[in-house]
Amino acid sequence: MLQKNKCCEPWLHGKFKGCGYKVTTGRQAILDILHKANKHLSAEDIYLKVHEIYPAVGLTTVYRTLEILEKMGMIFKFDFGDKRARYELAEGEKGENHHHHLVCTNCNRVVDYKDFIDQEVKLLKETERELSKKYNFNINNHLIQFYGLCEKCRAK
Amino acid sequence: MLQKNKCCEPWLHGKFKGCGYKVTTGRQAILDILHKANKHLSAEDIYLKVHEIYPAVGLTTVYRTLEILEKMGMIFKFDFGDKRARYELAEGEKGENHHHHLVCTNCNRVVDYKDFIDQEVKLLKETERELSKKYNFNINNHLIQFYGLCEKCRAK
DNA sequence: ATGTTAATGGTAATCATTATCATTAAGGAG
DNA sequence: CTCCTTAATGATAATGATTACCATTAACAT
Repeated sequence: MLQKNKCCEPWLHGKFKGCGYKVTTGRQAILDILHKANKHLSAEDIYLKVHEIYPAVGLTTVYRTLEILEKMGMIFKFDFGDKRARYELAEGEKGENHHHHLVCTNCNRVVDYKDFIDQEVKLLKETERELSKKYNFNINNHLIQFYGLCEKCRAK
Repeated sequence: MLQKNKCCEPWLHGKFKGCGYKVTTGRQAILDILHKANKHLSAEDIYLKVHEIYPAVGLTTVYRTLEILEKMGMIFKFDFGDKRARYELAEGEKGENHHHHLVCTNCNRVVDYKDFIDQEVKLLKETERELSKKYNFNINNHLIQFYGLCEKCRAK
């Protein structure tokens, strides 16, 4: 069980409550794992890690929690071409840690890169604004990924 | 059955043969459908359409054909957030018809847009070049998508 | 401390995509 | 044009990530 006091960041309660959700052990643990891992994890990855510390947390809860965290905008969900989805913490308020992905189409290795992010973001912001207007979309996210062959897979 | 003569574009044979593949009825039909539809279709969409004309073509062949067409770079595969993959013809040599997608996260409606494509492509080319160098990737494709709520879904 | 109700976990169901394998047809050789 | 080799095919079963279900538990407002 989680300690009664000092159980989590105080802002968490506010954030969850604001969205009509309760703060539970599993939810805190999952957020904590994503925070510590600081990289994309599959639902199963997360399940296994949570399970080490809180064996009572089931896989179903992991999926459900990831779903609401995504809906709340606290995490992002990615598809890197293998069958399982990957999840990672959204960047903070100031966009620190914002990055995109470079995916190997052969071995599914993924590289996070932050190069050119500023320019990309600038262009995307403009594009976003214009597209919103033209197509009446309320845009709130974007995805950029590059695909290719990584060093090892090129060898063949 | 397909007519023996005038069965398909001559360049097709070359392209397929070059990759070690045979030109079959099903493969031609699938390419033809993607060409005529000129929009993203799911494997099942394609299967149903092919089936109308060539009832002998099975779903398995559709999946297999889509896989090799993607590998050959003739089509692109997309994930718009519902569970099924979508496929569309790659743009031609000169990049005509190059576009990106605007996806509604609520109803999964997809809008193709070509606005800003030139600027995006320019930035992406640069980024691609630098990332290739820095991470030793052989980049040959990219994905850009915007996510948000479409007009109808915003109403709620 | 207690009651209301969302959250949970184990299990079964779903469903797009793949694997299997016996049969068919593409297309090069003659 | 016919034959032969072998890739391609189709029906069906299997796979596997994700979701639905439902009786039980735990958050948290009172």
